[in-house]
Amino acid sequence: MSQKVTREQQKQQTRQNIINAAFASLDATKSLSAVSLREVARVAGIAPTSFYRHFKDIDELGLTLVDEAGLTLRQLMRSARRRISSERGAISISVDTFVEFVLAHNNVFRLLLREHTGTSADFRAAVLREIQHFTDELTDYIVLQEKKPEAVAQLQADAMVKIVFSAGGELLDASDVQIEGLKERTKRQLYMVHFGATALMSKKT
Amino acid sequence: MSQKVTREQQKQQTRQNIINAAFASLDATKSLSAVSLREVARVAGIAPTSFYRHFKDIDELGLTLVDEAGLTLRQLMRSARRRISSERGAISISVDTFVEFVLAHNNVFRLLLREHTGTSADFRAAVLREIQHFTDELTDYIVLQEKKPEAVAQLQADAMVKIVFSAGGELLDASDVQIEGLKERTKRQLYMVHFGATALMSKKT
DNA sequence: AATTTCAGCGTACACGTGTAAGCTTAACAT
DNA sequence: ATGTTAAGCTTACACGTGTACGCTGAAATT
Repeated sequence: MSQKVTREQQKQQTRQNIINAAFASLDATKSLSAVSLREVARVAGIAPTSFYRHFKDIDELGLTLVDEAGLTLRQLMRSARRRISSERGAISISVDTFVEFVLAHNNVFRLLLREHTGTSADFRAAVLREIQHFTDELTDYIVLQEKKPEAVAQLQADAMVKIVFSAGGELLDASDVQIEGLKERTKRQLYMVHFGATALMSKKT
Repeated sequence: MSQKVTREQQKQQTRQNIINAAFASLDATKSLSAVSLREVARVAGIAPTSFYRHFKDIDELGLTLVDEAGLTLRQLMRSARRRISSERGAISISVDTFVEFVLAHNNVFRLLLREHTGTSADFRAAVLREIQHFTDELTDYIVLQEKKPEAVAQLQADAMVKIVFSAGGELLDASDVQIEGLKERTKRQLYMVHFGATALMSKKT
């Protein structure tokens, strides 16, 4: 029945267990820097000292988590773009998709949001990189779809991402009834930015 | 020469020492929840156990700090409004003033930014209240100066505050040369929101 | 002058932390 | 078959933490 388990497979398995344990420990009341090696080890089912067989630091684990979170974020982009083919407005669909994402992976998003303003410069830089990817992809989309010059598209994308991520933060503490209002509000604000960018473009060029 | 020092005065003095010590401990690498009672007491020059004569918790101290930070934030609003009487655009002046504020009181702003997405729901709520004050004042200003309906002004103000606070976060990690670019970028984004809100208004009503 | 109040102190405790040192044991290479 | 490698374990240590308890001494009250 059961396959023979190679040493390498086992190691990867344990490594994944550690990562999962870390994500599990990251609820609303715990930041990355507050997660202790011992707690992660406990949840992962290994001895505290065995942790070092997989990561040099708790910080190294942290960076790994941020990378994984960034991966999830890019999945969000892809799934939003896949849905956009329909007749509804791109903004409306994107916001809906984003909200679904935040609610579904709320501790992943919380991680990004927290460490974005967190205490570790390395983590801040790592999160910033992921957000930058996000912004860049949006910029490309705007250049292509709205035929705007790169410079304007960058400003617009950056503003939009800032608004959306801020709204995501509010989302994490919002009750069900507040969520709908927040979505509507965010959509209108994105429309504002969209209009404004268009206006700015025709004035400048 | 020296006045007689009443007990109450002495107590207030010590309380202020604690608060100052806490702010001093809050550099780039330390969040509110990471500040230990013992460390604060050490910096304030009192015994760890004496801390309890002034605050029930470390959390109570934290809320006090957020309140003080909010106070400083309101000073910012006032000084921006005072400067706006001149001929330059309100947006440009406001951004300049805000940047000066963040650079001058960088650990105060860091506190607000960090705890805005921090691990304590109480702190998050407290910061949100302060930001809401800020947004409300800006809303009033927009209603008065730009003759926009309350609903649109609210959306505009909220979007602007989100953009400005996000930019403030980037500012904390920015080098001197980056700061100028960041200011310019932020101003243009605020213009975008301004234009967009105006456009949205004439379409809807 | 006698009494009460209370800010601040020193001591003490249990607890969680990171991590060093060395052992066990099963997968691997030879 | 034999020797090597390395994931994981147990034990152990020093350190920082929050906070309970009781004392001191000076300011405040009577």
